[in-house]
Amino acid sequence: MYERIVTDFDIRTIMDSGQVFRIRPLSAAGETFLAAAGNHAVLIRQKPESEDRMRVSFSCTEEEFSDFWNSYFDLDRDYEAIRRSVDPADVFLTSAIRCGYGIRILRQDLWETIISFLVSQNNNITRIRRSLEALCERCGEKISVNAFPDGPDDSLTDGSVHAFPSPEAVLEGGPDGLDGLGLGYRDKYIFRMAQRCAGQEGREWLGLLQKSSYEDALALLLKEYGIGKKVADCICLFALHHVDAFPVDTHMKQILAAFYPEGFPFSRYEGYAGILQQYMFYYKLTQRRTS
DNA sequence: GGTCAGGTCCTAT
DNA sequence: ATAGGACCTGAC
Repeated sequence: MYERIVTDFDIRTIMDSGQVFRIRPLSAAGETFLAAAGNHAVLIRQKPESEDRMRVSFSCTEEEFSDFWNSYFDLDRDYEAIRRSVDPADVFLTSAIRCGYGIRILRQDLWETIISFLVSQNNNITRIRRSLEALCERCGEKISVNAFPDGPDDSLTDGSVHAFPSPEAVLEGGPDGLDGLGLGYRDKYIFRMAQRCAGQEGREWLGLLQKSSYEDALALLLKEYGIGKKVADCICLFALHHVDAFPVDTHMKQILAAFYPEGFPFSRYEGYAGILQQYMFYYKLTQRRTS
């Protein structure tokens, strides 16, 4: 177990911010969460330490934390500086960053993120989660998760968590191997993308994407079947960490029309507008729930 | 029971 | 080049 006190971190806000689909609360009321990413998984507990600081425990060694989770949660970036840069006269954005305190833009696995956002199109978050979980259960290998020493979380040590499947594992069942996962018409996009990413050639393509600039990565992704501008931007932002990518979906369209009729001030936030997009998107979701 | 989901593809102008 | 319709499915 590794413990750390952090600012601008709230695992619940991150979980609900729409960028990731495989973090879930472990106990309904508690403050323990299970985060699965690629073939890694960890339990996370958090407790407010002060107004703006959180005590966060990870059920892994310090080594695994610094090798993987530290970067995954983007813990080396100064989000306070980003929040401070927001125009105080911008009422919507100011409200959004207050509401979304604790958000961070994750560095998710590229292949997993491509599939996740292929599934996300014209879909709702509940169903996206269900489909991805079902895909992992059917095609992904079981992985073990360390429990907390004092936790009632031992049920997870028996291998009930599944890794995100490899492209090869997705291909294994053939074209009909994805039936029954609730993917609908998206199953063909996913199957073709698995063919694209499988094998030596597929790994090289993924590697090329990793090394590409935002502009080049966008162009490469847009050539693929089932990937349009919005999904491509999500992949650039949530996996490749091009934080200037600014995905515009139905919610963002509504926000831009309602609050930025003269256009969003991209030049003021050049280089990191995608992070602000995430606060705005999350804020919109919370508003919808209560109205 | 319709409507709506973090869109994209395909076809017709 | 751009607009409009079709699309799987289930949660609400």
